[in-house]
Amino acid sequence: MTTQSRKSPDAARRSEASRRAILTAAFELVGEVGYAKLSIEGIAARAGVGKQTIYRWWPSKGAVLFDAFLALTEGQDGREAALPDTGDLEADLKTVLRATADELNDPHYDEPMRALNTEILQDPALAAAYAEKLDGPMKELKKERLRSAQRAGELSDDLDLDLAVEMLWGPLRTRWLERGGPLTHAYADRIVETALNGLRHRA
Amino acid sequence: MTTQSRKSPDAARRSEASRRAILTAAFELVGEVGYAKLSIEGIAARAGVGKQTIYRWWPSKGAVLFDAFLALTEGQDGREAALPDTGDLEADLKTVLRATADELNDPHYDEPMRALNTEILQDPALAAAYAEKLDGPMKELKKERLRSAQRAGELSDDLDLDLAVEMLWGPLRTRWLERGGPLTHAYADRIVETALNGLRHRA
Amino acid sequence: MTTQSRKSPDAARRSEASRRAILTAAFELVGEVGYAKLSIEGIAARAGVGKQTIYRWWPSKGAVLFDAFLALTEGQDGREAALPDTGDLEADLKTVLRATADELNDPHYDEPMRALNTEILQDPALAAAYAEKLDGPMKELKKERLRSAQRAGELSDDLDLDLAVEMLWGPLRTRWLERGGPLTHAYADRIVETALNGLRHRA
Amino acid sequence: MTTQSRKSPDAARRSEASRRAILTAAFELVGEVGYAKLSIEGIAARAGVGKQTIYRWWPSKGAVLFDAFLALTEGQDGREAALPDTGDLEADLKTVLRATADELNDPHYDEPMRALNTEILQDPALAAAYAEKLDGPMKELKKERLRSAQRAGELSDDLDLDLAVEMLWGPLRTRWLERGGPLTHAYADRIVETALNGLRHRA
DNA sequence: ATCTAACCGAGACGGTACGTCGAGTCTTGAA
DNA sequence: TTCAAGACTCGACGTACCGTCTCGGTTAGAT
Repeated sequence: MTTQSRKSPDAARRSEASRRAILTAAFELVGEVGYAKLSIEGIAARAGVGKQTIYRWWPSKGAVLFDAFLALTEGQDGREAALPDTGDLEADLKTVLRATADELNDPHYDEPMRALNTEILQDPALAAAYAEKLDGPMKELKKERLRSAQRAGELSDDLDLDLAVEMLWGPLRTRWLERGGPLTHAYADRIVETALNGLRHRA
Repeated sequence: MTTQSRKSPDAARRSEASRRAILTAAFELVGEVGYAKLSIEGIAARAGVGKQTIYRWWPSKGAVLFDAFLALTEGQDGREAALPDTGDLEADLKTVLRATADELNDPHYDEPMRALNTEILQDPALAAAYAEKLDGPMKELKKERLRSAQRAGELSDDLDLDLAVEMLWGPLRTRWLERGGPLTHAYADRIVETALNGLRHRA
Repeated sequence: MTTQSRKSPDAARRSEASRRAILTAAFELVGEVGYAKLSIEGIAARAGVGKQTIYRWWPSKGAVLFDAFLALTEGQDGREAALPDTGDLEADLKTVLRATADELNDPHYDEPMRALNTEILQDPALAAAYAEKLDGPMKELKKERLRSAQRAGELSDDLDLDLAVEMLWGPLRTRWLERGGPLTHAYADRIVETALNGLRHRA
Repeated sequence: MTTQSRKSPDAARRSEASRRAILTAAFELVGEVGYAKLSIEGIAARAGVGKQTIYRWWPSKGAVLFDAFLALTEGQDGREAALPDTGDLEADLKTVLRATADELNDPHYDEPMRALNTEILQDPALAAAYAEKLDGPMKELKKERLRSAQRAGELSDDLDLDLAVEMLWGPLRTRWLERGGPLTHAYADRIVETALNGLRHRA
């Protein structure tokens, strides 16, 4: 977020130490006590920081959480990652979806991620920021892999790539959100097969 | 919900008028002030009811909201509805998905539904109740239509129907949750076509 | 004070235990930490009471303090006290003024009384309440003794009794407020003599 | 005040413009918002000055206010004033007390003066400074007039002049502090008469 | 004529307390 | 026993100021 507050504090004088302490505290706390019991007051206390320092730089609890996630991904930065591309689309997609399933199963990420999704649900501004800063880059990688498959003739040229990505990763995400069942590798594989081949019966 | 409280109040003496007033007030309020500002106190005041009457019969804010939704669907009850089945699966699915899109676009349902989803995200018990009482019956109707298509040879016999339903309705729901774009009829149609035919290019 | 709050809480349901705990805590705290550092939060914590319970019944810190004093004097109630009247006005007044000086010298009363005066200085409503409930009864006793002296021919009939009281007790009070010097019995005696005889030289 | 701070700032480099701006701002603000809502931040903002500049030169809010009053009286300085001395003590005292009453009635001085008195009540150091710098010189003038009356045989030689001053000006000041009634010329006159003649009845 | 140490405006910082809201519990009196 | 009403303790909210602490930028006075 790092949205400009109405009084426009002087970002040049901002304390980097406090910023980091706040993001770390927020991320840890949401994992420990859950999102519902996460409070600005608690974050400030854990971070050893005045509440005002949080209110000065973030408009809401959700914005802090969002920046905490951003800070995490920034740690992985500079790598300009790409999805695996062995030439076998189906195999590659299975590899990636299995990894996604594993990540979602990691209890370390479950509660914070769930918390972030809760906020996104309620806050359009946060949803937009999420789409742009966190989900966007990853989605671009996915689409790039699909584009590569289009060039290789595996996927049709007029495919809606956004929709394709949604159809591949959506079921996993939905099952996670709604706790609709276990996120197994077998499930990941079945999604890939079903999406690629379509629902329709073929003779 | 109507979960049993630990003191197990005597349901026989329960005031039906208060129950209805509470559910109505909850549904209206969540639409007016949003989920974040919805409070038990506010519901009680609007319903002209003591707070204790709410705490006596419901374990949480989310449970009240959930029952409010249940009450809505019960109003439509007794009809044993089914999805349209003209013999043309693709056309039927488009019809239904367009209707779903329209419903999600209805501002009257947007905020309450979003609120319910927020709670479900955080509360596994509520998620289970939602899956069983609200989403379940509708999902069964969808799967029934697909089963009919299997019988007609339009869909393969070994298709995972749950996954199929997710693949058809998931994108619409995800786009709505994340406010990822307009929910148009054209989008609904494209989902159906893509899901049925699969992503893979065919010669 | 016990001023009516705007929401007019139901005094019948008021917790007497909380009320007493609050007044006691306020009185003790002001003696321990001084008026400047006296806080509603501190009073609530010491009294084992929610802040809201204070805000519900009192409009300000000063009003609590005032009621704390009222409660003290009510403890001495039922006695219908009167000032000593031996027939010798000068001796009686010296007795009473010496007692007043002793009281002001008592460190137990100094800080709370000073605190109350601070509030009175700033708050006209509180000043009026003080004049009526705390200072008034005592002043009436003083005037009654002077009236008795008028009847005995010791004081002239057209004397302004309010002014007389002020002239007798004022110097003591002012010296105390301004810390203008020690409040000795000798000083008390000199006040009485000077006030009774007047400043003017007599042949 | 101008009390030495522990870091002993270099008074030679002190900005006179800032000092004046601070004192002016403090005096104006206390008149506008009242003493309770007077804040160092507010003064600094109004004066266009950094907070540190206030903390560097004054130890407390009260000290600033005190200096603001000092600055006012310094404006009237260099004249070596004296109270009127026509030879008629009673008339002269009535003149001066009427003037005092008028001053206390001036709303322009009421709030600031009340604020200063509030601080004096709580802060012994400030009380001493007040007694020495502000009240002292004026009291000396009053005592000088009384001494002149002693020489003229109007007042007895063994009169306690401090007590006499207190007895004359005290009632006015007390009535003002406690808002005990209107400060009229008639009241001023009655004080003088009562104090001079004493309370005692004379045949 | 520069150097340099202080003051200066500005304002971020860790804190304390404010006065308010709502949570969930408890008590009272009427039905 | 349920209900409306609402007082209670408690915890968090978001704000206002506290007094301390840099940060650059002036602005002397001593070199």
